[in-house]
Amino acid sequence: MPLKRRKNTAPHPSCPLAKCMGLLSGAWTPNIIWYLSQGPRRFSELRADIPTISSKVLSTRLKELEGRGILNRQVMPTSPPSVEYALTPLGGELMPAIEAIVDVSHRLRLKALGLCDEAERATAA
Amino acid sequence: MPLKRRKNTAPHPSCPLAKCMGLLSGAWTPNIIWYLSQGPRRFSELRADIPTISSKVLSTRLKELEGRGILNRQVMPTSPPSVEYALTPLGGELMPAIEAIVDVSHRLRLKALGLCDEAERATAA
DNA sequence: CCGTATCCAACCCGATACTG
DNA sequence: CAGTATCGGGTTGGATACGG
Repeated sequence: MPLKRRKNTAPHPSCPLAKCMGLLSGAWTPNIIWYLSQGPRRFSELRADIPTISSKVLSTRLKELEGRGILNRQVMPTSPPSVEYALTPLGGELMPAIEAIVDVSHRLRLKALGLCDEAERATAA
Repeated sequence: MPLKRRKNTAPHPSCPLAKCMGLLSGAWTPNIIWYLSQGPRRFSELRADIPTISSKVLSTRLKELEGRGILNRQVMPTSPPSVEYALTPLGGELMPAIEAIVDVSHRLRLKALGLCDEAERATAA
C-alpha cells in the first residue's frame, strides 16, 4: 500500500525564508541586536559586551545591519571621535521575535531536564 | 571632553543569546520548520520542498531538531517504509517568531525600494 | 524510500598587526 | 577610539556514491 503522494507544499504564496535567514545571519548578529535594544551603544562598548567577537567581524556585522536598515550609525562630535549605533524602529521589532526564540529555547531546556511534565503526571509516590 | 563611560550592559540577568543562535542554527533550519508548520511531512517531501538541500544536511538537521525537542520522528507502517516528521507543540511556538522576522524583513525591503516614507515627506515638488 | 559515508570547496570567524 | 588588512583554522554544506 504505497500511500498517496502529497503535492509540494507552497500553499501560501509567502515563503521568503531566505530573507529570514539572511536577516540574522552571522554568529553574533542576534547578540548585537540584543545589546542595542537596551539603548544606543558605541563600537568599543559592543566589543566589551561581546568579549569574544573580533573587531573585524563586529564592524562587518554593523555595516551589514546598517545597510539592511536595522540600525543607524552616528558619529558623535567628541574629542576622541566616537560612534554610536542604535536600532531603528524596524530593527527594534526584531526583539520580540528574538525573545520568543530564547523563551522557547529556555522551555526546551526545562523539558530536557525532565523538570516539566513531572508535575502533570504528579508522580505522587 | 571625553564623554562618560557607560557600564557594561548585562542589566537583565537573562541574556542567553547563545541559545537563540543555536536553536535555529543551520542554513536551512528555519525552512524546515516552516514547511513542517503546515503539517507533518516525509523526508523525500522535504527534499522536494527545499530543492537545493542535500540529503546529508537534511538528515543532520532533522536529527538535531528531534534531539532538541522541536520535532518528532515517526516511522509509518507502509509497504515502502516512510517516515513522517512533525513539529512538537514547543516547536510550533517558533513559528510566530520566524514569521515576525520574515515580516520585518519584508518591510525592510519596501523601505529599501523607497516605497515607504516617500509619502511622509510628500516630496511635493 | 530513507538515510549514511566520504570528499571537497566555500565561508565564517578569531588573532594579530596596522591606519586615521 | 574606530576601524581595515591579512592570514589561518574550523565548520558548513553540496555532490556523489553507497547501504538498510
